[in-house]
Amino acid sequence: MPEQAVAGGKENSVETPVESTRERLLNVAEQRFGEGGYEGTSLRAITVAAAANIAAVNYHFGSKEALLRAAVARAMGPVNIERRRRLDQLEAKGQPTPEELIRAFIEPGLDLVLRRGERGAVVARFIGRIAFDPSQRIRDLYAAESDPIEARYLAALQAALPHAAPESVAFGYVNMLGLLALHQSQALSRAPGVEDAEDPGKLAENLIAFLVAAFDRGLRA
Amino acid sequence: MPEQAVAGGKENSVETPVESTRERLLNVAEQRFGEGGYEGTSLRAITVAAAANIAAVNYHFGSKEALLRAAVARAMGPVNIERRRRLDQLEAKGQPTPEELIRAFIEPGLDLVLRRGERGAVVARFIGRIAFDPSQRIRDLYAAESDPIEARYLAALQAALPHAAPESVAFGYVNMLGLLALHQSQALSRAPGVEDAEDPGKLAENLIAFLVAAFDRGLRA
DNA sequence: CTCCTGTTCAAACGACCGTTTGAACTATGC
DNA sequence: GCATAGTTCAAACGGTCGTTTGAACAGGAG
Repeated sequence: MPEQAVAGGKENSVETPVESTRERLLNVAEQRFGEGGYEGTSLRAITVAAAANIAAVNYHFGSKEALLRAAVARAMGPVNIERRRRLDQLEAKGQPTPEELIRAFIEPGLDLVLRRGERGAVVARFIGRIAFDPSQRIRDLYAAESDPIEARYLAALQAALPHAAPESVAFGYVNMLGLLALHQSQALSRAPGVEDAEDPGKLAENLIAFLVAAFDRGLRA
Repeated sequence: MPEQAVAGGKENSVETPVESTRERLLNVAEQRFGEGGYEGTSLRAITVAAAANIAAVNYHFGSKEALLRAAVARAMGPVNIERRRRLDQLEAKGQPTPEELIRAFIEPGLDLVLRRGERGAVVARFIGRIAFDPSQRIRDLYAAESDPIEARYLAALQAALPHAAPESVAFGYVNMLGLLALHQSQALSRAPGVEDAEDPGKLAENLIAFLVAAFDRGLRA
């Protein structure tokens, strides 16, 4: 039973990088799960689009759910690292402001993932979709990949907002998680009279300003 | 081909109201679709729980999607009516404030539906879940049942916030729609250190205060 | 060359999906 | 009584689901 396929073998050369079957499956899974959700996407649809055999999923990952877990882990890895780095950096130089914390949380979710071409939008939609999937099981699966660092942000926000009750800060915090996921999944993009997706940077600024105002003045004492 | 079953026959008497097959199907569909989403819920699971035959779905509604549409229409009907009534009332007595508009929109979504016992929570979760279902098709189906009145609220908010750019108000507006749906679906309820569902009235007040602050000071000029 | 490990493949597994069928049942009107 | 329209039922339809199987293929090591 091979645990890992060709680990650090040949790095993508200058030539067109030949993706492994495993990588192609992860890429297509990201795209399809992000479009149709977990239940609404079949393994056959994924393997056909990835030019792979059905059995390849169970060979490389073990099951449909394990494929999803691997895709979530790959997508969230860089985001978690960046969030941790920025939080460490903020806390190293004293008490961060709410805006600094909100920015350090939102930007890795929108920038890292919405920037850099078409691929980033696919990853963002995938993450946003899975984070609030209808199935409790899938939501738990996602939470397991992002909870640790997120809990640190909640604590930091509570410390930065001493005038607000901790449970009120927690209320604002889950609102932030939800709004970020909805914007990542682009579920709010094609609403009446809105063109957010124009510039991910502008979207991030709008969302941050929206949240900062709500945190600063919209929470119970 | 009967278009409608026993229309205005015998209203629920004082005795235990005997629900028709059609009503039982709608009730169970509300519950199950709200728990597992549209794709994640089978007609067989619904009909078994409703003590009905599989064929009853196609007899009474025509298809799985038509069952969903009927359930959405039944659930959103009173909410839409109440929202329209309150908006009419506000506009009749002059220019409403942003808070009045937000309250008139949020409260029918949380109160009408989260109040009155266990049943209300089921309806709320159903609506919140379907409104942001992974499938575009399902989201469109929902939008068709609630768009008309919602569009009026957007226009009223833009008029009430003349200092903010119309597209910024629209941005805040979709954020309001998203946050309301997430709280309705209770997807934000079991987060770290939060116990919102304690009192739906308090949840409504918290959410309204959060949104009012964001609308008043978190939008671009 | 032979072995061996990793990978891909066509084909099939049983289970479940939404939908349809046609007969059986119910209750009212004549 | 009989006819009729509305409703329920068991059973089956073809199709798709996630998963499994066992053989075939690749290529480096001995």
